[in-house]
Amino acid sequence: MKKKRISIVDIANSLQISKTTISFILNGKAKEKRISDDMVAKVNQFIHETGYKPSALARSLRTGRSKIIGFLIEDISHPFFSSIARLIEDEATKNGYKIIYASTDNDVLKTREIITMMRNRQVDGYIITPPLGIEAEITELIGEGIPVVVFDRYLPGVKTDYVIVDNFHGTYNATTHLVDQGYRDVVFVTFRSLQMQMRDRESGYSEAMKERKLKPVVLELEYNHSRLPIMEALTDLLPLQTDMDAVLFATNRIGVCGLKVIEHLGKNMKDVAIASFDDDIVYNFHKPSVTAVAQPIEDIANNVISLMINKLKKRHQSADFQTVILDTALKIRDSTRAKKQHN
Amino acid sequence: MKKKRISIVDIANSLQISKTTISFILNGKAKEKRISDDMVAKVNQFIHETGYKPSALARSLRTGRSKIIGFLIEDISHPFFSSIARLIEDEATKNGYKIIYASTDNDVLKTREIITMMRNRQVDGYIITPPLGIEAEITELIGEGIPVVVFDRYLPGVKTDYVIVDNFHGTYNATTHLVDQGYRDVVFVTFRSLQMQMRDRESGYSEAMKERKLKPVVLELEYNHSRLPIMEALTDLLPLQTDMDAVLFATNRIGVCGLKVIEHLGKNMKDVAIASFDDDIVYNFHKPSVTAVAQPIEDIANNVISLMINKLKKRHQSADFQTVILDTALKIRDSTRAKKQHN
DNA sequence: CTGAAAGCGCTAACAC
DNA sequence: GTGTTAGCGCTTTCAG
Repeated sequence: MKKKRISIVDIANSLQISKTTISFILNGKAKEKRISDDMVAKVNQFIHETGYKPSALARSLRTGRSKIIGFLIEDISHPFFSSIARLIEDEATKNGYKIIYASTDNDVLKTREIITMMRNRQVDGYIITPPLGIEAEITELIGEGIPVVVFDRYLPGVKTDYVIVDNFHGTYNATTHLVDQGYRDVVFVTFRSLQMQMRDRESGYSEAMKERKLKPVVLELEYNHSRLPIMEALTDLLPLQTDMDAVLFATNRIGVCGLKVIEHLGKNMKDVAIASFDDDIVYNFHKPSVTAVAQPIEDIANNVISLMINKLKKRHQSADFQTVILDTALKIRDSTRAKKQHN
Repeated sequence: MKKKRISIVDIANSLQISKTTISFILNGKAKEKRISDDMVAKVNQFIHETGYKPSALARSLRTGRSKIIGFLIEDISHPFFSSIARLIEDEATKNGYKIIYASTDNDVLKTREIITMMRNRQVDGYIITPPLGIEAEITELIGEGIPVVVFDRYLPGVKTDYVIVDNFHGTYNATTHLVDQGYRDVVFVTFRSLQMQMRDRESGYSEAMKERKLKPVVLELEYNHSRLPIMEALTDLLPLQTDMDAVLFATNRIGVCGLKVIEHLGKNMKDVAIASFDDDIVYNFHKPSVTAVAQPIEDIANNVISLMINKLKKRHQSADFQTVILDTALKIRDSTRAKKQHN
């Protein structure tokens, strides 16, 4: 039952012509190679009738280009990344590319393996949120002229194209806002991480606090991509912050867990103001709605993919890299209303 | 700078042996082919030193297997699908497979194109939420012995492996629950769709209503994957349902939009009970929290991927197909408290 | 204008 | 035990 896939040779035989000619026609080089219109018509007709499609695999082997983009992100199930996945996919498809994704969990070993696998598949370009420690591999890719676009975070010392947001001013503004609303003991809750985006968020918070002569208090959780461990950690740590009158979460993953925990902890937390980096639909629906630093997801995706497509198009890699830094937007909601004054 | 990729021939030359031997060692056929341990050691050492990795591309061309699974879903940015994407990815990776995803938007033409592209890339198996009208293509794939696992919905007349949930009883139970709580004018809000999962949800609702001698009222929206159009449609339609005392949303996408709209519409909607198919984290956080029919995401993913891996492993496709129907769970929350009796 | 042929890197039947 | 060799299906240089 398995009808053999029809190949370019079959066409050549059936039509009694050379496969070279067919290949030229297939690749739109008909007039460049000055092939007769009759021939072109005949071949096209045959292709149409038989439903012949060239094997992308064989083509890739020959040309060294796979028309596949590797998308390496922390976790595809995270809405931030899956939203970007969708936007990137659409644009890639328009340009004839497909996407292979892989979740890294910010694990260097895993990421290294993924890159190796993708290189074996001749992936044409890499869009990646790199974990720390992967600098060498990234540099190597770039050194070999393979297009790489890094986003979400910055890799100090690695020259490549970047699309990031201004994390520092994101938390800086959020913190300033909290202080302006009358809060003094603002606690910053984050993952223990050396990733630049996390460090910048922390710096933004700390700077803002110091400028206002307030003492920064940072709570660090172990990174974990599922909710339960985060909630447990928060349940342990938050009650210890007896003076806290406001909390700023470094990511929406932590923040959403934090909301639940604060709700469970009950009355002591009633008047704690809440803000979070990374907007989330939950923040909209929570009562009170939660103030958040929103990342411009579409802008990020558009910049990432257009940078990538551009690099893919030009055959010779230019040595100048672009860094795109996008602004965040502080969405002020009910959770950071001006502090009630107690006597 | 571009150091040429080292190939199996290079090794053969360097070591003055045949590439066959290397290939055998590479593919773990060393003892089967009774290759001397010395040889094996020498080759492994060389491979290790040079960091040689076989080209997956060339291998695929030769073997006809790409070790890639195609994942065709409605929309990767939808949490339901991206969660499954993650679970499937992990299991696929363990078995040496990678995933290429593509969003279909339930569009037949688009899906057809995607399948064609993937076939040209020799994708080994397809995991797919098929749009209506794609039956022929699916049947063709199966006819050629290519593993296909369909999930989320059922394709009448197509014999293949399925992983679906019991949509009918999901809405049936939710509706019954609403009626038991004292609601009479339960309105069902859905997308206009002939997809089986949507029809089953509607049937479950209608049946439950009829059994209780109540009149089913179904509101159909045009399918759309972004929120704004859905909210606009709801803003137009919901106020017309003057008798409505409860609403059951057919998907969480509609439901989440519905919550916002109901909130905006304000006081008239105050006492309307709300339930939704597809649980969503927002439902947890909304005040009141929203009753939902939860799909067992992990179960779905596990069944899908293990079905796929099994089919991929056995060389000859057996003709018997499995259908896995999973139960949903009704999460009863505050939005469906017993109806207050007015005089 | 069209064709012959080399080769991308690998696998596996067949030889020795 | 190990080597020879014929492809997998396509692109592209070089001839004519």
